[in-house]
Amino acid sequence: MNQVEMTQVLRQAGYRLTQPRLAILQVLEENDEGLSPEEVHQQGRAICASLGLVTVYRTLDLLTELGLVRRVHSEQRCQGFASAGSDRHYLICEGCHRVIEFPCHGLEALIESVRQQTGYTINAHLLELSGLCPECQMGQAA
Amino acid sequence: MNQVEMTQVLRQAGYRLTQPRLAILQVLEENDEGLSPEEVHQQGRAICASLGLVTVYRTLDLLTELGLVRRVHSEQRCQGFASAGSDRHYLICEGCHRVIEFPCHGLEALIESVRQQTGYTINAHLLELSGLCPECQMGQAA
DNA sequence: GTGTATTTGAAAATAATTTTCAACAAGACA
DNA sequence: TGTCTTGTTGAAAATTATTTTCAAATACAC
Ligand SMILES: [Mn+2]
Ligand SMILES: [Mn+2]
Ligand SMILES: [Zn+2]
Ligand SMILES: [Zn+2]
Repeated sequence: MNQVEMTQVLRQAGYRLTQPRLAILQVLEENDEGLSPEEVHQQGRAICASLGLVTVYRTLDLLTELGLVRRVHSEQRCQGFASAGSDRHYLICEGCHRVIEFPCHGLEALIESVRQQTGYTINAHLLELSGLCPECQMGQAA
Repeated sequence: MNQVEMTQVLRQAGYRLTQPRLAILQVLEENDEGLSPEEVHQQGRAICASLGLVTVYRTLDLLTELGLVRRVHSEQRCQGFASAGSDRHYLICEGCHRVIEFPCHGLEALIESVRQQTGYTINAHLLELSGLCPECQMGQAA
C-alpha cells in the first residue's frame, strides 16, 4: 500500500490528516527495514521538524490498529515497525535488516494437519523467514 | 527437554547449578504459556525466596543463548519466555495463552519457492499459529 | 474566515531493563 | 569435610523505554 492509499484509509476512519501523521507515513514508506519508534522519530523530524516522540508512539499504535503498519519481530528486536501489505509473511535479511513480504501459499496443508493433531482451531499465523538478501550475499563473498 | 536435561546442558557449558537458576528452570518447566520476566520472578520466589529480578533477566538471557528457552512473540506481548524444544513452531491459544510446539513438515517447498523468487538464502524460520485450544473452545461454546 | 473537536508536544510520571559492586555460594581440590 | 577460588547473586542506582497529563495548536466542517 502506498502513502496515498494509506492517507485515504486514515481519512475514511475519521482521522485527521496532520503533518506529523503524514511525515510518519512517509518515513515508513521510504524504509522497508522496520524502524524503531526512535528511528521513525529521527527521520520524521527531517520532514516535520516539530515532530515529537510521543506522537510517533501514538501514531504507530493508530496505524497498527488500522492495519497500515505491522510490527516486525526478531530475536534481537521486537520494536520494528514497517508499512504493511496485506499479509504477515516477512523475509528478514540478517545482514542489512531489510524486510520484505512474500506471498504465502502452501501453508494450508500444514495448518490443517496441526489442527487435526492438536484439536486447536487456528485462525492466524505469522511466518518469518530470515537469511541473506542478494546484496548481502555479495558482500559476504567479497 | 525436561529440567534434568536442561541442568546438564548448563553444567556442560561450564555454568554453575545455582539455586536461582534451578528455580527459574523449574518455573519454565511448569508453565507452558510463556511467562514474562516479572512473572518468572513472582513464581520463582516461591521456590527460591531470595530470587532477584535482575537474576531473572540474566538467566533468561543465558538460557536463551544456550537454546534452553525460547522467546514467544505475539502482537501484544513479546517478552514471553518458555522452555524450548528443538524447533521454533508454536501454537498459541488466544484464550488461555498456553503455548505448545508442533512438528513442522511441509514448509520446505514454500521456503524453496521463496528462495527462487527473491534470491535470498534462507537459514531460519519462525512459524507461529494462533487459535483456540480444545478447552477454550469448550468455554466459548458454553 | 470562524468555531469546535481532535491532535499535538513538552514535561512529568511510570515502567522496563541494564549496570555496578560488595557479599555470597558452587564446586574443585586437599 | 573444610578451605579456596571464582562465578554468581541481589540491592541500589542508572539508564532507557513508554505512557499520561494538559494547555496550546491545527485540521477541517460549515
Ligand atoms: Mn500464509
Ligand atoms: Mn516480538
Ligand atoms: Zn541484506
Ligand atoms: Zn486455551
